[in-house]
Amino acid sequence: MLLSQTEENYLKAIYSLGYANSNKVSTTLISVELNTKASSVSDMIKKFADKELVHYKKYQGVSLTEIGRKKAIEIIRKHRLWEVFLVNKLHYNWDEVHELAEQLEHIKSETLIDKLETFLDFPTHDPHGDPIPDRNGNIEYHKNMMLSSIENGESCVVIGFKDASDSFLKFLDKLHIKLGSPLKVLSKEPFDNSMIVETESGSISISNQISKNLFVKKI
Amino acid sequence: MLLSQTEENYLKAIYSLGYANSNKVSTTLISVELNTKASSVSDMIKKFADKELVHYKKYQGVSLTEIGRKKAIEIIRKHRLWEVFLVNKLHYNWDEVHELAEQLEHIKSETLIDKLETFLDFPTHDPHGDPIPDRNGNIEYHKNMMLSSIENGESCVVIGFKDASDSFLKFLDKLHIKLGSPLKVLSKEPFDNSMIVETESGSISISNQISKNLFVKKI
DNA sequence: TTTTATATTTAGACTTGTCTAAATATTTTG
DNA sequence: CAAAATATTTAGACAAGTCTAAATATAAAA
Ligand SMILES: [Mn+2]
Ligand SMILES: [Mn+2]
Ligand SMILES: [Mn+2]
Ligand SMILES: [Mn+2]
Repeated sequence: MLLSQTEENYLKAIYSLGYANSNKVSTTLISVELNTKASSVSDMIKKFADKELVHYKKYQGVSLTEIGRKKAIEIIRKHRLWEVFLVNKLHYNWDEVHELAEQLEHIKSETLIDKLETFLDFPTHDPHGDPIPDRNGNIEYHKNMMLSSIENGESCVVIGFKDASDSFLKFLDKLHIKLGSPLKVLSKEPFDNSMIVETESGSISISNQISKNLFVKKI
Repeated sequence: MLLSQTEENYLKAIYSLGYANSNKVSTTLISVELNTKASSVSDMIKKFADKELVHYKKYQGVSLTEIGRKKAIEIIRKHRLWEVFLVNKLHYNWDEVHELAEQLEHIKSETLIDKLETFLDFPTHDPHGDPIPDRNGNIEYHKNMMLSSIENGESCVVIGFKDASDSFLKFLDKLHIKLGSPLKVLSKEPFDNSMIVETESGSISISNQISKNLFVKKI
């Protein structure tokens, strides 16, 4: 089934909102996410129900069907691989690529994104630390979330290290950060993407280089 | 002025049709090129006249204004650079990239295409031998046309070599091809993009590798 | 449990781009 | 040149996606 760009954006919104809100998503929430009106969302949802992309009972919100979820993940896969391309190959800064990826994610092709993935050498995460779904739609959930993608005020616990080099781990040692360490993001600095983090042994500044390499789980 | 994908496709069609037909393009010609109806073209042309993208007098056909021409060349630049990317970096075959480039040429960004051009190391021609306009909209016309882009039955004369290596020129020597040699394309083989070419000293088969490196001028 | 506030859906209208059918202009031909 | 053929434009309709305003359902408050 071939979807329009608009439809793809709706699907993606329902997916990511549902992800944070245990699946059931309200009309208003979607309309806020997509900068549109609730009435427009209502119309689109009816179309989606007909196409069996969502489960929908009037006034009860929507959730994606398996088909809808698959499609949403495909778009997210494209979005994130394009972001890697823009940062790693074209040398964009990580904070400049999102809007461009919003366009590129809608390019239709059976082969393009897999070739791009090969060209990029099968990255596992995008420049913001978010996991890239594989070609079968498998995506690692919270497990592989990066500290860099944690929002202001949110708490998490360290569950792994992406860069497992000696020097990196030694450095973490100095900061008293190890597997199981609870962290709370107190602020984020847009200029260099560093963050102030509260640890068990006090508040410290953490560079983006570090936060991109720390697997965490929200708590 | 921000143009829709549809508008960009119309502009590109008017540009390339006008190029072959000394600028004045008819409604019907455009409708054939874009697989649409003459009435739809009429509607769009009126919009273009309002936006000062075309010169238009009812029933007299259209030609691009300087603004329209600039915009058309921008899109062609994007199309051809994306084609180079797809072939050189993602290893698509040169005959697989056109439809994808038709999508990618519409990605909107102030910076993307220049960064892509740098990444590709400033290619001068796309995989089909067509010249790539520079960032200022300058495009080398017939002058830098490649033998590979000459159509069946057309005649041309050699005006330069892209790959000026010794071995390449020695090889051309053997074929009795040199600056000023007249050539006529007798047939093209889709399988390996080779062509049969009539030279002053007989008909020979020329590989795509060769034809992509011969600058020619139509006669 | 009523009443009130909020959320959601429906109705009707608008825009972009398309189409068919009809009207009008241009070109070709006798 | 006048008639016929062809090309172009206009008129009116339709689909996708959006909006405002009104109707209806759900949730919150009294
Ligand atoms: Mn993004
Ligand atoms: Mn991202
Ligand atoms: Mn092309
Ligand atoms: Mn090309």
